[in-house]
Amino acid sequence: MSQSEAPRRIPLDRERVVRAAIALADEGGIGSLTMRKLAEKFDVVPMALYKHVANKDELLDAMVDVVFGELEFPSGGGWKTAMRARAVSMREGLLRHPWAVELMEVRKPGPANLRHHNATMGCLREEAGLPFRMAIHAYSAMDSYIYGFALLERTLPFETPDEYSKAVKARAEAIAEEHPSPVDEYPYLFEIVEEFGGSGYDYNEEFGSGLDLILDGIEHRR
Amino acid sequence: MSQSEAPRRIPLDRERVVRAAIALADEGGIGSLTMRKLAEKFDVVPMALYKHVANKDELLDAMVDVVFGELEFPSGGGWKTAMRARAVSMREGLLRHPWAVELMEVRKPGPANLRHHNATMGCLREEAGLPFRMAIHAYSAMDSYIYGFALLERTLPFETPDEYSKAVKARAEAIAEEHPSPVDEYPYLFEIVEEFGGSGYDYNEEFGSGLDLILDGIEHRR
DNA sequence: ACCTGAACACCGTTCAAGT
DNA sequence: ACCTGAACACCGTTCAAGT
Repeated sequence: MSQSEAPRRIPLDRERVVRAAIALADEGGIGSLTMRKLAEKFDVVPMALYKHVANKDELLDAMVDVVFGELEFPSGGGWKTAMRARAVSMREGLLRHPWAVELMEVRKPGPANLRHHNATMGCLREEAGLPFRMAIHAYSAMDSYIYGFALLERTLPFETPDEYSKAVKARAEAIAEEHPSPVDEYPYLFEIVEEFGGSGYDYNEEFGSGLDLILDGIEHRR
Repeated sequence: MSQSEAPRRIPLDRERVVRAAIALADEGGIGSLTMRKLAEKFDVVPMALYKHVANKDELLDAMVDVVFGELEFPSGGGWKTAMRARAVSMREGLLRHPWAVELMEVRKPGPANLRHHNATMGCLREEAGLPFRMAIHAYSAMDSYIYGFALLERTLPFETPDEYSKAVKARAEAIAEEHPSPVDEYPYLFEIVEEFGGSGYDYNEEFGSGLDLILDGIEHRR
């Protein structure tokens, strides 16, 4: 029966703070990540966090580097297979952490970030055997596509083809309410409503389609 | 000598409010756009703005639709030329309004947005003669690329190849300070430093290169 | 019809103080 | 060594009031 029966808190440390911040942003979006709410998660006053991260900016840097650490390096099976796997892993990571899309390449790069970019560039230079300029073009095209796809995908508040089809119809109705004759005004948008309102839309297939377009293009120019 | 010599303010209206908000965001980033600072621009108390926009969210909707209104529709010269011109115009718009990149496809779509998407889809269906599914694939690949490129381009705080080369060297030195032997650890990143530290890096050319990769791929699959 | 003023419930972060 | 409490300079937005 020691005197420490009282609910003792596990002391905070940097890693727990960063992980909790990621969980908060994953759940409620980056807007819901505030130092005050993060402190609440640990039943602690906001200022307690500042012993472990210098400020919110540094916290964001650390969060982004954790996401980079979750991404697969390109490796094995030839450059095309390897780059494809990297792209798929990146999209999945950005889907798990939608708040990260705009931050990945903005924050001060951490070690996982540097390792990832170095490994990817290495794959293009060595495995694919691309000359330097061509490797840069390939890298730029792929990452633009991946980040852009993630950016667009993130805006859509549904994950399955079925949810998609419902949302498309709802949006069409919302437009119809504000416009006198929407089908005549925007015929090609309403074609989309008709086509996808029933069957829905498969994001995985869409991502793969554009990815193969780019990978084939790179191979073709090699 | 009427009694109205006193500095009379032009009364606010919605358009002036939206334009001033865009100017503020263009200059200082979206973070510097606050209702309070916007009100200051008009020498008015913050609450005066709320007669013209319902709230900040609706202001953002309106700002995004102004940007959509600045973008060229695809038109003339065959689908490939038209789609290329649209892409270039979009990148330029997103470069003028970097804060818009993450908002373009998130906010409630306004009339300029609907017109733009309808015209682009129309170009792919009619001028390019693509079947529906292929038009969707083409649209998705192009917009993902354009938004992603704009997202990545925006993170780099310099605009000319020369500024780029200086920034690359500065970043390399920052990394070198924190890592014991960075050239061995990240050889492919340091290849980039060497290659671009001198000559610099041309963003316009890079954008065009990836764009042509995708346009050629679409043509090839048609 | 349009603008004001005070107030409320939030932010990140400082500083000095507690244990 | 780690956490607290009070305070400061900010937010968006409400409500009731002024002209």
